[in-house]
Amino acid sequence: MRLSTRGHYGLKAMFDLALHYGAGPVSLKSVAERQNISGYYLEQLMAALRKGGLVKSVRGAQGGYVLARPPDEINVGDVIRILEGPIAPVECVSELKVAECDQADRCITRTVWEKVRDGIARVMDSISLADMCREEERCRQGRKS
Amino acid sequence: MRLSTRGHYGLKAMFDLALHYGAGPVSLKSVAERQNISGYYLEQLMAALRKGGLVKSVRGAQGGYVLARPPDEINVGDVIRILEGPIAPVECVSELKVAECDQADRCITRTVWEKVRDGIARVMDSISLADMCREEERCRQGRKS
DNA sequence: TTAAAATCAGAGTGAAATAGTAGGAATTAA
DNA sequence: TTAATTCCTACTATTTCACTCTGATTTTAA
Repeated sequence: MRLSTRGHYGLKAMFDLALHYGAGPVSLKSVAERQNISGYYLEQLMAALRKGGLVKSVRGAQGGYVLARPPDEINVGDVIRILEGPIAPVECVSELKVAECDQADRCITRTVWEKVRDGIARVMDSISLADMCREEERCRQGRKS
Repeated sequence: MRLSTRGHYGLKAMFDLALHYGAGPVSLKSVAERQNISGYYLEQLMAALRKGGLVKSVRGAQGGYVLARPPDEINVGDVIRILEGPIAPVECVSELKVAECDQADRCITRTVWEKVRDGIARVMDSISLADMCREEERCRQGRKS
């Protein structure tokens, strides 16, 4: 029941972009350094996020990446679905394709996984990058006082 | 965000044992055939479930496995934790060990994964094998009428 | 007593996924 | 023109996954 590093690193990177939202493009290199991720690897993740429409890129010197939409219009579920694929604890209850099932578990264990899937989706879809930024701010305040 | 076949097959097997609860030991071979799982592979899963205290084994001819507790005292979370380990979308929020985190995501992405973890656990811990048996019965009724 | 039916234990294996690493082309600001 | 940057594609070492197999032990039943 683990996310791969794609989702893990990808959300860190998107959160980093959200913290810099409105201040121009952020270079991949700086994100990688702040978040302690391999730059080469992060390139692949950013390519996926760009193709998925969550970030826009600015090429050339002083270029970088910016969120394609404001932070309150991007939630964790969006990021995870692009980097890890549809949410599905087991293949036969994937959010996308309705896969075939052999008769025995058509009814029962399948409904369990559907509930797990929906539980995961509900949490992920209820947290936006803006929520995360607000929480960061709250934490920063806490440390300061 | 996938379960491995250990959890997938393991729950099927436990559900099978629950359906036969009270009727003596059920052989691994018969479970494997009904649930369409490799017998060799299922042996490993049953060994883990036995060591985890969820099933008891009866050796020798006419032997097999029985649930160690009634179906309403075993829930999906129990099965999954034994076969897949502690619930943890990322390592640093495992239900067991409190792992170290580098400073950057100490506060924020970490809390996201904690919420996801708790969402998964809440669903899994709220469904017992007895619930599944009741649902099976309901389905069977539906098909009959 | 013996044969068959089971669990128990542990080792081996091929394929796939994971987590990077790398090189070079294209683009753009200064 | 040069340096900074994204873009694209291929490569690779390691680990995990999903079995597969062999043989030992235990127990029932004929």
